[in-house]
Formats: sequence, structure tokens, C-alpha cells
Amino acid sequence: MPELPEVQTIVDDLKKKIIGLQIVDVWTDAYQLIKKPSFENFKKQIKGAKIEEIERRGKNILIFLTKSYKLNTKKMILLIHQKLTGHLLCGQWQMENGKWQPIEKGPLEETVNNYIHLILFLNNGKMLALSDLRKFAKVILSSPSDIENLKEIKELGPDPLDKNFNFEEFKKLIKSEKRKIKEVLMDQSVISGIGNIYSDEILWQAKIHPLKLANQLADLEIKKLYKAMHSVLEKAIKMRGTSISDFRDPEGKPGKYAEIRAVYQREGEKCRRCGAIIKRIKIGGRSAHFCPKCQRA
DNA sequence: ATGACGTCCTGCCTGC
DNA sequence: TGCAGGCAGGACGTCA
Repeated sequence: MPELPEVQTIVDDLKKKIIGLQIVDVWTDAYQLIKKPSFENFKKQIKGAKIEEIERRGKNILIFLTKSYKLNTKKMILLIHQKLTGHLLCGQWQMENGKWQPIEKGPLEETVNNYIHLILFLNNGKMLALSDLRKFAKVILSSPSDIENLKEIKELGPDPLDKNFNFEEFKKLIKSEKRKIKEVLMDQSVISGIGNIYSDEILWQAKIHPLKLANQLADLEIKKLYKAMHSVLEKAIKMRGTSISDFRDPEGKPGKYAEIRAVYQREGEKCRRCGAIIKRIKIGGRSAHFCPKCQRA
């Protein structure tokens, strides 16, 4: 599932590949992915739009578009949230027997191609495809002000790697939360971009039990947490994300953080620090992985 | 306001 | 072997 490091990897790659290009057509077989506007209007509006800039907001991808008319230029933003199993792929496919097949056999794997549900055709012959096994992904096309005012954008908490988001502010946020620290880290309105994988990894790094209540953490623990948040996320970006079974970059290649991950989906395996057996519990309906010896309750 | 739960969707795993 | 049932999972919506 794409979280901050995976989305950052995708945005950085896409910037190099598609900025300056024009969208010439669009195809979908899963209308429910496009939440706004209707597909008919989506198609009408996006055809002919030029890709100007790409940004990450939390786990959301914002693609800034302009469309020139005779008398004016209209600005739009295409918002994409990949949710659990969404992939943004850049390449060339052709329809064969009702399935999209990559024209060049490369790192793009069979399984990713099987779930292509939305394609933006670009004016250099390439395509930007959204593959999504679960069809949970969300796509919205609207004006910049509409997008900025969406609850899921406007109410995002600070970005963990934003230089202005200093320790004092982080501490204030954590101290004001009485929920379990794992839940707080994953709440996009508190801090944006962290999900299940990295909250587990960060808590292991900081040696904090996921069930601990945020407002009961000692200052020293919050300091460790702040440091761990930076080191884990920065390392994961360097390794181009975590691919347990699903994540792929725009060329279809997996990230390498999974190889060095400490706890996520390592239930029953040994802790890399102390050798104890990694445990899995449920917190707020989500699974949390931790070392019962390193991360004391 | 807050927290618990339902919803979307489908591959995969379990148990009979 | 086959099939039904349960599970996973981000974030919004609903309900108490």
C-alpha cells in the first residue's frame, strides 16, 4: 500500500517522465474510481490538458493541469489517491483479448497489468495507467480551489519531512492526543503520509509499544519518535519504498525497503535487534506488528 | 465531540 | 478437489 515514501517515489519519477506532456484521451472500465465529475465530463475536461506540475500531499498525488481555450487558460488539478492497491504506471499498452498488454516486455509484471482500470493517453505515445486490484483508488478532477478545499486535502496534518515541522510542534501534537500512539501516527489529520507499514517501523525504531497512549509518552520518547520518523521515512525514500507484495514504481519495479523492514508483516520472525519473536495485534481494526521485548507496554 | 463500526472490492487463505 | 466464508486494508460516512 503506498504511503509517503512510495508516493514520493512515484511523484519524483513522474515529474521526470510526464511534465510538459498533453493528455489526448482517456479510457476506463471502472467508472466508480472517478468520484468527480461524471466520466463524460471528466473526459471532456481532461482531453487537451497539459501537465504542468506534480506534487505529493500526504498520500495524495496532485497533478496540476492547464487547458488553453481561444480566450483564456483554465487551471485544473487531477487528484489521485492510490489507497491500498493502486499503482500509477508509465508505459505503453495495447488491448489484446480484452486485456491491456505492455508493448515492451520489461519490468512490468503480468499481475499489475491485469488490473489497469484507467488510462490517460499522452501526446508522446506513452500512457499513464492506474492499476488497482481492489478498485479502492480515488480520482477527482476539479478546479484548484475546489481541490484545496476538499476535506481530505484541507484537513491534512503537517508533512513529517517538512523542515518547518520541528520537534516542538511534533511534541505539541503528540501531547494533545489521548489515543493510542499507533492510531495517532496513522491519522492523516494529525500527521500526513504515514500508514500501517511505517507507523509499525517507526515505533519499532523508537522502541515504543504501539498501544501506549500518546499523551502519556515521556519527552525523551517523543524525541526518539521524532527522530525515528525522519530516519525511517528518509531511508525508505532512498530505497524507493516498500514492496511486500504489491507496490511498484511507475516502471513496474518494486522498492527495496521491504528487505530491511524491522516488523511489518514479520509476525513470528525474529526481531533484528534482540531476537525476540515479532508479535501482531489488532489496533482499531488494523494489524500492528511489534517486538514485545524491545517495545515494552 | 468522540469513538466504534460499516462501506467499498477482490485475491487469497482456511476449514469443512 | 471444491466451495463457502472470512480476512485485509485507507479513509469517508454513519450511528449511538
